[in-house]
Amino acid sequence: MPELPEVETVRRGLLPVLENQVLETVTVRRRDLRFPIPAQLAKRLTGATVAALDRRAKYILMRMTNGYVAILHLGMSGRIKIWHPGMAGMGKKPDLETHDHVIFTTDQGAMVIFNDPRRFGSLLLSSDNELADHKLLKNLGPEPFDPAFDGAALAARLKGRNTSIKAALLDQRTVAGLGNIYVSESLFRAGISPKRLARTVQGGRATKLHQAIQDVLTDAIAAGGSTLRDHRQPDGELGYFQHQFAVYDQTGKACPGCTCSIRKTGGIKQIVQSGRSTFYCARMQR
DNA sequence: AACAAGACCTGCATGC
DNA sequence: TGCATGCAGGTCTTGT
Repeated sequence: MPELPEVETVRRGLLPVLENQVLETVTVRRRDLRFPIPAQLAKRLTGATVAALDRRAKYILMRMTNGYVAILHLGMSGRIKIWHPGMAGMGKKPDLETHDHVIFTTDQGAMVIFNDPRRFGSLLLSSDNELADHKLLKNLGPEPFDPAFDGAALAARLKGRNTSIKAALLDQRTVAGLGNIYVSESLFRAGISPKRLARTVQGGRATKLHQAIQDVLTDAIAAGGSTLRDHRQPDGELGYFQHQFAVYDQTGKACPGCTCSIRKTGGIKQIVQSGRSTFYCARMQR
């Protein structure tokens, strides 16, 4: 489900509820997610204060004042639900649902629920010291908004890559945070075919792609992410970026950039690359 | 070393 | 209505 914009939306929603708050209880109802939730996680977090909520790629990092860091990934279907006493229109605590795997409560009476039907998500524990070397984090590429990540840096990471640009961008070592939606959307905005060999995206093409990635992610975050089925902002609100998709899930529809008739262009095409659907306009993307 | 395919899960839409 | 099939915002692990 969630790519960088959805994860960032969740992080921002959690900030007012968790930052500088004490975790009063941490209840693990089901441990067997993508990786087993560590047995000592609840004990380490209970009674501790949340110092900061950061994001790295598609991971939310909950940094505690006691030096521990919880690493949360939402997988394909993960959601965060928030409830607190002052919420408009919500009187009493919500009933727990089938796939509510972890429940946090704060000393202010708020509830944060991690729900994940497919259980591809994960919740792991690290310490500040070991975080950078954590196996899930150590191989990640640059953050898309890192000032050091520019067109030249992207080109350097694509150099010599003998795979499609689509596959290279899905690879989190190239740049962190893109997934199936935003790769298709970024390549459309950059005018680059998803089938193009990654190593041929250099120079001006790489500059354009870098800009497209930043623009797409910025627009998507501003819209609260994309809701296809699972994603919700933590307050329950939907994301809205799906209404701005140019190509993703738009198979057969008119390309928003093509002025000539759809009969001539054939509209948005859908192909499969590395086992995932790719959407693009064959006329505008080369 | 680099790349592609397989594996892990549940839920939903579709078609017979 | 019931059942089989295919597909879904990810990525680690295995095989070539």
